[in-house]
Amino acid sequence: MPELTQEQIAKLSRVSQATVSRVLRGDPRVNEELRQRVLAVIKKHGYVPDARAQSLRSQRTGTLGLVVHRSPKQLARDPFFSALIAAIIEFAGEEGYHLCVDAARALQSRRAIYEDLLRTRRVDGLILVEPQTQDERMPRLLEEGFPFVLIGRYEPTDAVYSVDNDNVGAGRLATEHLIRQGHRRIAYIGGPRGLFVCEDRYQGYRKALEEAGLDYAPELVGWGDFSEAHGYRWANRLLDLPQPPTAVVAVDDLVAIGALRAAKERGVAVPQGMAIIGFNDTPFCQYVDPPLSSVAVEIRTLAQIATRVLIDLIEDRQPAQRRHIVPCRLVERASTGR
Amino acid sequence: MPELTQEQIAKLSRVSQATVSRVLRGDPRVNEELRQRVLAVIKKHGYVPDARAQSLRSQRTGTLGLVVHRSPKQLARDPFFSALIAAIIEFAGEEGYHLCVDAARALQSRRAIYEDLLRTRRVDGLILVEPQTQDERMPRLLEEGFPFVLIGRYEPTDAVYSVDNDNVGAGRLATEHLIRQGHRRIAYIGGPRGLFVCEDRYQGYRKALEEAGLDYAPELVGWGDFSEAHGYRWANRLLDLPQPPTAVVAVDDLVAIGALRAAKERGVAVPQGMAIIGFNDTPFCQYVDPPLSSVAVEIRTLAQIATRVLIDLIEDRQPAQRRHIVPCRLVERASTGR
DNA sequence: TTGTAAGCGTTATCAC
DNA sequence: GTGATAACGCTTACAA
Repeated sequence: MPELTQEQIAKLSRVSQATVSRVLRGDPRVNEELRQRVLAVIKKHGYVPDARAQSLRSQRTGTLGLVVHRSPKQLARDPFFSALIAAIIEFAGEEGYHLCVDAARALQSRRAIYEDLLRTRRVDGLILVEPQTQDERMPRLLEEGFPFVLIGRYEPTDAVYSVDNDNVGAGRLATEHLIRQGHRRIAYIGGPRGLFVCEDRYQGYRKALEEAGLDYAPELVGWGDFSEAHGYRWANRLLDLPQPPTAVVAVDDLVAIGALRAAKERGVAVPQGMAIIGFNDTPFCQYVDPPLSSVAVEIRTLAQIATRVLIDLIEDRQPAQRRHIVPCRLVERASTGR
Repeated sequence: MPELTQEQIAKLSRVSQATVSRVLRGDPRVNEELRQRVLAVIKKHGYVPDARAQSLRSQRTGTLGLVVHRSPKQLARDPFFSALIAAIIEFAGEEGYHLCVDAARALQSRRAIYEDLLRTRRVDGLILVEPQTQDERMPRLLEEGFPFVLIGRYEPTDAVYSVDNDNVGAGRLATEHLIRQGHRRIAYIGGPRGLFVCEDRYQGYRKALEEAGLDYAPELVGWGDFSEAHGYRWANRLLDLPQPPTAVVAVDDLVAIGALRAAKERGVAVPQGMAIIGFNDTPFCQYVDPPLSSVAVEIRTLAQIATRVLIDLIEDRQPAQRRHIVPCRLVERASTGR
């Protein structure tokens, strides 16, 4: 390996090592002739500065950390994850930053990861994804003044810099769409009770009903998890009602797909017998039959804002606001068509 | 921020800074009393060593680099990608390594990324995914003796350390499965001609036919890309033949899904009228109707081997072999059921 | 056993 | 303008 240092380049160029550094950093007060000489040698030998030495000296690593709060197994099948990483790499790259990714595997290792990345100065700042509501890292990170941004929500919302989807708006968007299509009896199949996403989308659902002057029917609302099986079970339950809903808002595409399967199995046509809409616009939506309408989350925008805010924080520019909300977008497909 | 250094810990413990370092590195020849004193201070102040300084000194960053040869947009929707990253994080983490991910966005930036990660010493080694057949980075990396591992193939195969799926075996597995089900006229819808994956799976298809004593029918083989549309078009073409195939091997799940759609649209029942099998066992397979049989690629195993070989290389242990082949696994679902 | 000191490869502050 | 020189925080001979 070519263990080249500025020292060696300096010798070969017959200047001091300091001059080599100046040339590299683009210092204007360097004689043009020397500069050319140095640049030639650098090019000839393919010298590249050592990032470790640079970061030790400059106190900047040029690397962002992304910590995802899930087990590798959960990550493996999550389309959200790859989209997020891809977008962060893209935006961070534009600003000259690299990305270091870690997963908070087990609960006990969470602390370790945070230490390993931030306090060891391996990264300049952190993007945390979907932290727990009561995450013990928050107070510490805040206290130590480390640059970090949340994707998700943390209470109180103005305590930290965060970016989040407009989940209330998303729930409303889905429900209003169904109402516009003429539905009057609309069910909501939620995920785990207490989770922000689920509760917020539920709030949006309630609001849309209310604003349209529709009655809220508690028997049309179910909670559970994010699985296809959960959607399947609940859809069956809803279809067993004396007065079943004509449309379903499912908190997640997978849940919606479960509902879709239940309807098809029972010979209920979608959307004629029952319309179904999901959330996240995962790639699945296009390939199920009928294609599934969904409220898309703008992952790229989420990533873009998170990255920008974090880099602003790192580079001591005061970001404009602490909390950013990214609106969602309705993707109409056949499952809610007329 | 607590700008603690070993120097400060040393002062507080009333020992030399070198002793603090020894305690941290677990040097046995340190007086037990001193060790305890130092450890107490470290704990009390929550000192964590600076990784930048460590790596400058030790010439090790404790970070692996992953370079994926695709644009962020392609990555975003690719389920292979998140599974790969998740698995690498997991295995690298077990060995105390972090992961830095980069995408070779544009062609011209490939060189830059390689420089940015390896030659700047930001990472200790590189995992390259699906490099081009004639990737100009290979010779340079080899020449400079940097530790790196390929996921994919590069000719000659023993020039570099690499891990790959058994694509020939995969093609054979899919075809043999269909033959066992009684099919005699089996089509192959491939991707881009010349791509290793496609050619290899095609070889496996040919071999399986041959070994079963079945005739090879050129009109049953189509090439194109990895899109659903390509599968759709080719399936229609196949079904238009005077003697259409009774089964299709599609080089990718998405292509298979396209074929599935074509069959359904034409009222050809799957699998009764035409059986279909794809590759990669993407999450889609479970959610299309009927669920799609697929040959699963063992991404976790791929990642595990790549990570282990790379770390062996970095830590100067000679890996056992240069080329690793990971077998694929048949996942039977209804689309090839009887 | 412990401390002193010499780097690791940069950047940045001095004098010249 | 340019060249010494002092950090940056750590590891590791070498001394004591």
